Amino acid sequence: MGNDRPENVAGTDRRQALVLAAFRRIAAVGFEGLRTRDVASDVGVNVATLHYYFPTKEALIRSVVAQAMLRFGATLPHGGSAGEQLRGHLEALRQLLHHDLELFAVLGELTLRAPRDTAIAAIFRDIDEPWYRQVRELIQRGVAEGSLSPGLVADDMAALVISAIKGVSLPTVVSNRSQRIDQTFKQLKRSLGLAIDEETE
Amino acid sequence: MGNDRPENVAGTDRRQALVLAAFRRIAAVGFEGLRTRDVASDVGVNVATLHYYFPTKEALIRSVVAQAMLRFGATLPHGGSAGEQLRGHLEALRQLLHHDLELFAVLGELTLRAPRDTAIAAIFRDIDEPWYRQVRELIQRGVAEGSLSPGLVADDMAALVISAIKGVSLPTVVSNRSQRIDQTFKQLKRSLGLAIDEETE
Amino acid sequence: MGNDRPENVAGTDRRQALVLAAFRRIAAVGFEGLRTRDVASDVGVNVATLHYYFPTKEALIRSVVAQAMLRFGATLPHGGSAGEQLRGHLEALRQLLHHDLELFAVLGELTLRAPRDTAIAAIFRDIDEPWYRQVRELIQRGVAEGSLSPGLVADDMAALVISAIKGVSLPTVVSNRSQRIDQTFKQLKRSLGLAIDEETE
Amino acid sequence: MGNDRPENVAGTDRRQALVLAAFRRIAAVGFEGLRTRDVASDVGVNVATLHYYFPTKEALIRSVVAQAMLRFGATLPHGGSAGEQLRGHLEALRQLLHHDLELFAVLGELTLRAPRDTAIAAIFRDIDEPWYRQVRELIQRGVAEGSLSPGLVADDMAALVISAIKGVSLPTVVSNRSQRIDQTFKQLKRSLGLAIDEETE
DNA sequence: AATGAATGAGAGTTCATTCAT
DNA sequence: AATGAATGAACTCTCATTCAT
Repeated sequence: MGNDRPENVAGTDRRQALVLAAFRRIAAVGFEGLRTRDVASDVGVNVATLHYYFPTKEALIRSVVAQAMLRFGATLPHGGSAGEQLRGHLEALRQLLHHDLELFAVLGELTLRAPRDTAIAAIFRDIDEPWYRQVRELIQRGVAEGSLSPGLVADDMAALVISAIKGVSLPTVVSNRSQRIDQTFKQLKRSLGLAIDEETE
Repeated sequence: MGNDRPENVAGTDRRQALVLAAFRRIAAVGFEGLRTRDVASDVGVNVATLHYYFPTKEALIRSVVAQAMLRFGATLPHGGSAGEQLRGHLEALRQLLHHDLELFAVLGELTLRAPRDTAIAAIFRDIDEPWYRQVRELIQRGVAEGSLSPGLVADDMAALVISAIKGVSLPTVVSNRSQRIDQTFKQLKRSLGLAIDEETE
Repeated sequence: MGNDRPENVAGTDRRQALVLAAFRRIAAVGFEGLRTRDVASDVGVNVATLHYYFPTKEALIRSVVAQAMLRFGATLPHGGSAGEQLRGHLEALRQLLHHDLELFAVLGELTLRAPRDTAIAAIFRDIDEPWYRQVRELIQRGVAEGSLSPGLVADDMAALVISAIKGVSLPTVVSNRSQRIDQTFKQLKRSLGLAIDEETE
Repeated sequence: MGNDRPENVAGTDRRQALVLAAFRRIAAVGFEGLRTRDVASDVGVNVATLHYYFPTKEALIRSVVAQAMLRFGATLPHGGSAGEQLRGHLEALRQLLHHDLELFAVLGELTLRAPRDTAIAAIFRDIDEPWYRQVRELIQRGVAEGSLSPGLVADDMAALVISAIKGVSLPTVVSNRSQRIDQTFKQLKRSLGLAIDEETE
């Protein structure tokens, strides 16, 4: 038919669309409520087509995981002084928490699934420990540089920072979620000795 | 007939056994993997027997929720000076985190389910906000009493405390979970100005 | 306990109560919706108690059948001239149709069940054929006696009478069921040559 | 691809086959005994396939109802003088009663179900009243035209005709069902003043 | 590349029936 | 005579997956 419709040109597009749809479904209804048929119909294709791109549901999920990790990894600090890096990292996360609710819903689902899914566990292992180490090192350097409060115990502080970030990222039923996020980050910065600027969403 | 327990004790026991089995299954495999047949066979009864006690799977889950909330509620502070209460609360949670892994696995599942289950959401609403207020008030009083660091911003610090606790309570794949818990609590106490004793599990 | 409550004195009462409850349930929800638990709870006893009186559900149903046939059999003609007997029979049925809706609901259910339930089929065989013969004979005698229209073909007329009675006895969704019953009987009498009096319910 | 039937014909066939199988099952074992697995296996497919075509058992039943009504509706009179129409209608029904036992078994089941199934009740309401009115009008016109007995009370006679037809259409355990059908129709025609020809099945 | 049709395995739930007490 | 507790068998319905086209 002289078909040159863009969505058919690249199978990659369709693949990507399916991953995105699955991502959104998981954010909305969790793994518990994830149905391949729904994902397919969100994209406007048949379930069989979904299985053409992803042999199994698990394969689809793995792609979703990869995507989530990619989005999350972008907030990791790089460049600048230790204090600046830490501030940048926290700020990036705070922004993400305000604007990408779906990402954290998915990350939450993945976190709970990790203990029973070795593939996800492996990914988390690759994220969690480096994240902790990086934060700890930034704190150490920041203290040494004088850009953070003197006397901070880097090990403990890093653990607190990461715990707190994980904690605020959980879905919550209280109405003032945004406020709690800002409070938590404000206090984290205060505890670290970082200047607290007027924060905006 | 020398039995001095009334006949409904058996029924109560079985009910309780089913709730406990469901609790453990949820902790192990999440809501996603919860099967009534498994719960029943864990207790050594037929599925139909489960339905004799709980008309629906949801009814069983509700009982599990109630149980989880009961266990968690027991850690809420009461009695003593503000500083002591806060320390007691944190210590109770720390102990629980070390010893009742299952409870937090279930609470995690419930947290993720809350946005799509109004019944669970209602329960969380009744827990979350009071918890925050209580912690905030304890901090305010503790600062006024002089048992906590002067200059703490109670609102923000309360938000941080709660976020951090939620964060450490999430299941984790890293091997040094115990250590992270202790680090987080140590730092929390330090930030609050509470004395840090030698902590043991 | 010096128990002398009448309902416990005679198991017959309880049996009877169960049969009646089953009867009503069948009238209301058909065999399709008949549940032993409902019948038992209508009478205020445990299902196990029902099974004490009736070993199986089928046994209970058979008792219901017997009861229904008893009620129906009471309308069969006896005594008087042929014309009077026929009129009496029709009038008894007409009255019953107006006042004992439940009976005909149950008879309808039984009629449909008969082809696949030999026990019920046997009972119907014992009712149907004699009924037909009796009506036919009454018509023959009535014509001979001059109390019915001359020239009636007794075989055919008997078949019509019985068909018509069965037909009106079926449950109907039209609002004017009562009217249809009276019309049918009026026409039946007219066709038979019986006087039509002012009929009342 | 040389296939000149569009691809959905297969689907339509299977749908139709399922409806027919359900129709037969209901005729044989009633709603009480209707099992989706049986219907599916009658057609030689998996139960899941049945659910592919009919989301629920009720949806399947509704299709059966529609089919039954279609078959029945085909007997309604149309064309010719009043007397001829009436005779044609009666004759069509008589033939159907002799040859389509299943249809009347299903109609019987539906009749009993109507009081507790609003969807079926609605359909019957649309059939019953028009049927009565049409028969009554034919009788009126027939009397006026002189093709029926003078002096017939159209209201009552119509009620009798319909009752009698419903009555003979019920399943019966007597061996001489065919005979009773013919007798009933013969007498109906006689009462109406229609000529009685030699009737054959 | 895409689909309609089909399926096996299993899910939650129901129900007549049994049994110890 | 009566019951609470328990069960096996069966039911409708769901879902990831397959396959011919």
